[in-house]
Amino acid sequence: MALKQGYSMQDCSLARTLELVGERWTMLVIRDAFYGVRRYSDFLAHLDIPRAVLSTRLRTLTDSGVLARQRYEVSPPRDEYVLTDKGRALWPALFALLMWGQVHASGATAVRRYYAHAACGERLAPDGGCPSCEVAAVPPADIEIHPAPGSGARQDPVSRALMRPHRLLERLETDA
Amino acid sequence: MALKQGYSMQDCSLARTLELVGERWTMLVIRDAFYGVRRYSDFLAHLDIPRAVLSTRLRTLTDSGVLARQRYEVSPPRDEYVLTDKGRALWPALFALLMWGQVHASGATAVRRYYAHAACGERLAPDGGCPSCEVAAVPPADIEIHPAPGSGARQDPVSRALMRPHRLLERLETDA
DNA sequence: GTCTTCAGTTCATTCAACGAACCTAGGAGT
DNA sequence: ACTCCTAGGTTCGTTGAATGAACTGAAGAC
Repeated sequence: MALKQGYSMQDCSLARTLELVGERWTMLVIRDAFYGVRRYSDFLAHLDIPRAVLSTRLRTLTDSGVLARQRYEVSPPRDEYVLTDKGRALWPALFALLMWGQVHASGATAVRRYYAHAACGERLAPDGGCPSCEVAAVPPADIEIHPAPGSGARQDPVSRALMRPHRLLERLETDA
Repeated sequence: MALKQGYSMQDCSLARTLELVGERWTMLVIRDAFYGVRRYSDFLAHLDIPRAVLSTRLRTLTDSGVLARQRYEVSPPRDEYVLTDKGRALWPALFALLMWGQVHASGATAVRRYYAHAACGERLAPDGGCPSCEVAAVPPADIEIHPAPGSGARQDPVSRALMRPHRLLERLETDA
């Protein structure tokens, strides 16, 4: 976000937070990371983000410890970007924004994916808990994302992979 | 945020949400509104935001129904900006970002205000609930914000008013 | 009639976002 | 050996938003 020299209120932790995750595109990158997107070209195709911006965001997020870059193939050498603990801790904030958007900012044609507790299959409550189990805050690793019924608009590999229910944080296989 | 024509993923409700509340400064304006800031000049002094940007943000937020503009004084005519129901529904997302920031993005000198359930005085849990009462999600109107101990750095009227504990959403009196 | 406050608007400058083109490393096919 | 292909970037000219200082206008107050 750092235009000029960033928010001048350097004593405020919200300003610091937004300096990092409040930049344009950053939250969408993080959401895709929760969905299991890990590769540069998958972020690129799914978000339709300028390459230069994606490079900048991935570097900022890895530098600040939200994402980590890991070698997952030796020949040819390929790295992937995965959420760290610090990054996974953003789930409550991301989910809250998601829920607010579904209620207050979705247009007529908006996709409404939904999120279910993998242990019982129940849809998550708006506060991120499971209404049938006694789990107040379901961790992202225990959440399954389900596609919106009847959505087939986008045709990039990530959107196609998300047509099937998928566990959050698990690598999304885009070449099947 | 709308650079060029905004995020191209118009079918996604998170993208729509960020198009509205994800712009630079917007979340800080909304946080101040929860703190009880209502007047143009108070936002201006507390956030140290360029006037033109503040004007644009306030217009966008009122146009989209997050804030409402209300006449609170007839002579001289003065309007104030207050959160609507739609705006107050952003509290879980804002609180989650706040908590993430306090844990993962606060520097050595960062102010750590804290939030307490007004009914019992207990500090809120990181998930926004009250640990002693059985309240899972304390609504903002029942929350008291407490100043960080030993913080006296900023000297604008809003910062001074926040040196005393204060109920969220209640108008902050800045001329006492 | 002048001063002050509040709430803006205007404007030149700076800097990030955009998008297309280019670049590099490492296979794969022939 | 030469060419093609893919993944993951970088470079660069153009567009447009953020910045900060100056200006405007309305309504009391002195």
